[in-house]
Amino acid sequence: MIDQNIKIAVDAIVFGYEKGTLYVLAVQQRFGKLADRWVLPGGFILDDEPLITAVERELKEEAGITVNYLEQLATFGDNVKRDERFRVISVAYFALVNPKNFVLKADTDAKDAKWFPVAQVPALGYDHNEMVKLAHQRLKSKLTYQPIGFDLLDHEFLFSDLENLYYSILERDIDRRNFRKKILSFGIVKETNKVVKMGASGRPGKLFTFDKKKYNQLLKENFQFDIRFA
Amino acid sequence: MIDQNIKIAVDAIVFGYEKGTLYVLAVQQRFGKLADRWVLPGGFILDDEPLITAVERELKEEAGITVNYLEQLATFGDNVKRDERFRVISVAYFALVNPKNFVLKADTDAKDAKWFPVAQVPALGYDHNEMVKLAHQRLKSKLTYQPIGFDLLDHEFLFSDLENLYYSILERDIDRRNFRKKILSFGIVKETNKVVKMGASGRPGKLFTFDKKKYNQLLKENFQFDIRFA
DNA sequence: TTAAGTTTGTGTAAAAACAACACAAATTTA
DNA sequence: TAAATTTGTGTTGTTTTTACACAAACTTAA
Repeated sequence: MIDQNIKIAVDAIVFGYEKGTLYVLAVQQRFGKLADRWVLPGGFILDDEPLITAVERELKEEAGITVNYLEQLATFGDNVKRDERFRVISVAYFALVNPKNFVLKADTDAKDAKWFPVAQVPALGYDHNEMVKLAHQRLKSKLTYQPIGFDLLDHEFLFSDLENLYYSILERDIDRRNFRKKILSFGIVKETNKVVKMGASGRPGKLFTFDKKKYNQLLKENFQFDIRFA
Repeated sequence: MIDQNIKIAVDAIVFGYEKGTLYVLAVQQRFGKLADRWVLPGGFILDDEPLITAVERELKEEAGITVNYLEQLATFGDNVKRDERFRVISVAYFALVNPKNFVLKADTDAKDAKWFPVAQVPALGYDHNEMVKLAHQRLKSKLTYQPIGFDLLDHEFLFSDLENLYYSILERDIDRRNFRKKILSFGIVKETNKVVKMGASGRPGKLFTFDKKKYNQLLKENFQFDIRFA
């Protein structure tokens, strides 16, 4: 008979983007040994609950959000001393959301929920900084071979928004003309006929949308999204 | 207090390659409800044992092998009915080995251990066919952006071995000249001065080795291994 | 009202990478 | 000694990538 004294948790690394800054969601713990410490949203799973459902539930409970994109990242569990009573193994999920869509509200277990710029994430509890690091790398690499940037933007966006997103997350210079040409060549970004005056001055720009249907269609024909520049 | 009735296991998808065929390692269960069924090597982890150590231990115990490459693949756990007494969540690992280096020997828990050609893997227990499928995809994609093919070959190999490996695993035609040019251009494959007569007839070929030290060095300088062809 | 500032929108040319392609050299086998 | 097999090697046309600058549409300040 197997005698394990281990519990399973899930944690989510939720990224949000706004005006050139990438944010990570953290919640402040209300109870337990780490009360007041900031940690990633997450918690123990229920016996009959799929892992991803547990993540969605925790995000709803602890921060009041529903994400745009969610995928499994990796499982962490060698950090044996997370809890004194038992070992905790946590399955980390990678998520994207447009922060504008929600007002964060800490519910059940969390005292507070807050966006931290990735560059200024405080020392989190457990091995959560490690998770953030891995998720950040995943975001950067995924941005180049999957059109996930759109999940961080408004439904309708200016080309410069997309460009700035790549620019700021990848921390690389981008040639505006080449970038635009490349993205448009894929045919998965459609121009609306709405024109909007950006923040303040400057020429108004057209709004664009990501055509997910077209993208899924292209995928079947072996299309490979790929953005790499010098 | 958390009351979970879940156990954690690890499973390994071990690939081996020989003469144009890709194999997966499976073991035949000796005990339990699934006695005689073929499954992936794996088992429950110990309370104080890191996940990867558990995988290495199980591979040693159930098949008598030590792999060349090992990385976490994904965690499976929504298949709630794996065992009647409790839910099992399994962390799957992806591994590569050169089958020539070992004689498989089933030890403790396994009745037998055997290589199955990926194209002819039988119906395995649990959700293990799903794991094999995911691992197979991972292998194919990883082959194009990481020099892991070498972990499936002998230390010294003919250029045609490498070429056939790519050819057979990716199931695509390869232009020998372009392939060779590309691989050599990276500078991570070194020519030895040994010449060897291949199987039977034909001109003898030079042996090559993968220069891991050089590769690690290049990685620091932002080198990106990348093999893609029409 | 006009000049300065800001942001969007657009094309071309040079360089690099990729794709397509064939035959001679060294060996074994018939 | 002729046929079969496998290794080894270069060139050319095509495609992709990179580098690069200025006019148009608007706002703001003088």
